[in-house]
Amino acid sequence: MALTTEQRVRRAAVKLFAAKGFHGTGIRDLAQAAKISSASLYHYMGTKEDLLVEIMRECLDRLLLAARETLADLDDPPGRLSALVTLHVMAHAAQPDETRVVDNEVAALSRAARRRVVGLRDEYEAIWAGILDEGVAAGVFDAPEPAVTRLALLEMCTGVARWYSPRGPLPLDRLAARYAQLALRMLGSPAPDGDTAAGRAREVATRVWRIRP
Amino acid sequence: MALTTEQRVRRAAVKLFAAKGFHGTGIRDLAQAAKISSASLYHYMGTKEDLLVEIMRECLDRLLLAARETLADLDDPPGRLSALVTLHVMAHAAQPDETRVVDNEVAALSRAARRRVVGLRDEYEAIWAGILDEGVAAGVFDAPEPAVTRLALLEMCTGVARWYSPRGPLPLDRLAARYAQLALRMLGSPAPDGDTAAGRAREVATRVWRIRP
Amino acid sequence: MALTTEQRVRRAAVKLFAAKGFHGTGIRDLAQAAKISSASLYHYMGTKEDLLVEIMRECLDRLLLAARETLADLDDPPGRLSALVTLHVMAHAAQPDETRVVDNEVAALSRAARRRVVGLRDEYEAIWAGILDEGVAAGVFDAPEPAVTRLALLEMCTGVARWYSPRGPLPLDRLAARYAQLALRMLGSPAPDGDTAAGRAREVATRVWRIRP
Amino acid sequence: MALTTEQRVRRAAVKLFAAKGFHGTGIRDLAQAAKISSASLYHYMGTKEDLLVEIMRECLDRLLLAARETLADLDDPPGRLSALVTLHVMAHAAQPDETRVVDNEVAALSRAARRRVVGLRDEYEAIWAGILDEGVAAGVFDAPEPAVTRLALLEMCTGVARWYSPRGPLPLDRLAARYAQLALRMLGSPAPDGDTAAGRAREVATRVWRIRP
DNA sequence: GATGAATGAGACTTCATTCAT
DNA sequence: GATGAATGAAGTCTCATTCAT
Repeated sequence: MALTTEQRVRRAAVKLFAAKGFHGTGIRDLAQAAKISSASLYHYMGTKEDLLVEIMRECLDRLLLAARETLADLDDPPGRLSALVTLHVMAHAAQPDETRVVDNEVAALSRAARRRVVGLRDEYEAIWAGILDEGVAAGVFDAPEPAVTRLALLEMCTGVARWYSPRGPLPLDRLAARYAQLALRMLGSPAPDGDTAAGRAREVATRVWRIRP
Repeated sequence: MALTTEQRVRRAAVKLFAAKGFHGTGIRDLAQAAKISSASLYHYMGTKEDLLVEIMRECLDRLLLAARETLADLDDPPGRLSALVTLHVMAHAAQPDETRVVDNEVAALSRAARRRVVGLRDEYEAIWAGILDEGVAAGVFDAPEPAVTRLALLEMCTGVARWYSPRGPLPLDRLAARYAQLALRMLGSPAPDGDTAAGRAREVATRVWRIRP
Repeated sequence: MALTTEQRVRRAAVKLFAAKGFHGTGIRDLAQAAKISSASLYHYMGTKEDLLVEIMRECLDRLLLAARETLADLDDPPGRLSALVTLHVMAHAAQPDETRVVDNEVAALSRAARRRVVGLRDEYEAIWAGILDEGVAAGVFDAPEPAVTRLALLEMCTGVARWYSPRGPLPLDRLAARYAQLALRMLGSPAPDGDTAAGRAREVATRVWRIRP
Repeated sequence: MALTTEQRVRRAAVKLFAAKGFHGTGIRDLAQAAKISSASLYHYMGTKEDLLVEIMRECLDRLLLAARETLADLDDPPGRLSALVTLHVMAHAAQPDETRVVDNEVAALSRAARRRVVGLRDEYEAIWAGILDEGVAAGVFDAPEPAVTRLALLEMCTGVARWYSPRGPLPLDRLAARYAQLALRMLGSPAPDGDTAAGRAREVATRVWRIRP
């Protein structure tokens, strides 16, 4: 099915912002990639910054909702962590452009927009912090410096968006599983019995980001 | 001692490129930060891109040299990995602006400059790959997908530049030690006996990046 | 009828390039003369150099075509020379700005553009050389050094663009006739019987450069 | 013998102004060609325009003086014309850069400087006009439109500076003789008996412009 | 005598955006 | 819904020139 002009604009923006940065992407680049004139762009967006904000918000919103849904019924910290890592990795591998824009272009936002975006990001990171704290409190995670560990984990997982290619040899679910294993190892936690939690995360991710298996 | 104008220019560039990106930094911003007129900038640099390339090359050169010096006398893979992680983390925490520029602005380079910079980066990453391969071959590292593990490790360690602040609670050497521990855990490798290797790396890093203890 | 903006730009450029030289003409001068903003200029041209190239090419193209058309049915060297001089003089008097730009600003072109423009000019001069050679071979021209004579002739005729003013006392066709006479004298050739050949040239010139009689 | 710095500056200016035009030549180009720093240039000149004026004035002064000296003892119009053409051609072939600067860069002068330079040029052209008038009055020149003929002659002779190369096949004095012949033909005047007048001009030219025979 | 450092002004060009059609 | 035309502001970079050393 053919794409809406609006969708073409959005996708062009995501691709270009990811590849060349917000300031490195001109309105003319966007127009060319979306195959309309640069004046017509303004039927489908507000300012260039509005377009950026929109992209970031949608990306973070979806990630946040997916995380909450995934974790809703999970209780044990290792399982929750495994699920969150799985979800995060799949999200970043499935839409690397969107997530790189979110990660790299925050500085391009005006003060007001930045506040909102950073707020969403902080909400999401609080989930990670919560899981680590629970695990440490429960004695199942060994993390002398939980804040450091959290950041190390997040950077490791987020980094997937910087290198993952769907044309690589490793299927996405196996990649995610590998990352979950690495995460648990970092916390000195044995792998959970089954992969119920991770399985849950895979389901959600597959649906939310329309990953074809 | 007062700074040379050239040094002021360089530092302004590093700070601004890191904070607002290459394309987000104007020549006027640079001039203002270096406290000279924008015309005077051009006594101390070629083009804006030349300045960027210079920054990147020096940063990568130093890292590469430091890594080679550090690893020169080390043999066992766990020690080598511990040393490399220590060095990498200290370098990225000591000069987060420089390393973020290297990591984020490669896309802003022209084709020719990009080739050179990416060449240096690849050389450096080959050192990591070598160590992982040795460890796996020697049976001391458990890494089903060495390439994935390498990338996970690198992203985790490089990420330090994105959040580390010298005003944080954790001294730099302890931070590095924590990361070395995380790295070895990720590879299912017990911590090495003494910390000879890491100590070696700390020495080199302290000297190369003039870290005050 | 009112002029197109594009035409206004072109005419402003011709006038200014002729009067002040390519490098002596600023983009602001052009914009002011064309009565648009300097940013708007760039809807009607590529770079300033593109504009120059365009002017040169069109001028040379027209001259070349007109020369070929004029000479198509002429055989005897004196007649051919008379026609070519007539055409050349009328062209240079009718559009002195264009031709002065062609003559004076070749050095301002980049290498690639220069090659093309000089190619056209050489093609045109080859026509002159051919006529001289024919006349000498036929014994009707006395030109001990044909190359020198050709250059003397060309400079003499091209020079018209440097001083001719339509407000002068001599009608254009009489000026051209005078030049044809001078040219034939230089070659020791008696004036041709009628002025069929020159008449032919006058027709073509009048049409091509829209000269009002 | 080595050149004075001042001479190097002057020659660099002449060469560059001729090749790239006054506005196309930067102060840095001049400095580089003269092998000094651009700041040092200002020990040897006033402004860039002063340098241009100096070059033009000296060139025109010398030409004017040489013409007056040459014509001092000559009486018959054909001889005078032959001498003047010879002188003019030799001057333009001997120092093509200087004369091209005089011819092409008048528009680059400020109003005051332009007045002076054009004054000199007019003085010189008046000499040509005088000779033509005398010849026509004496019935030895056939020039229905003396003004047109004068301009045609001048453009033809001046044009030498635009193409002459000392590496060409024709010795300078033979070139000049050829031009004198062309000029007289244009005026319907038979070649003068001996070449006394032209010989006189050759002497003067050889001395004034230091032409090696 | 020579120059590195410095700069205000201005070079050409592109920017994001608006608006009449 | 679409766009050619238009522009003020800003982009990077070079200009001719001065001056302290």
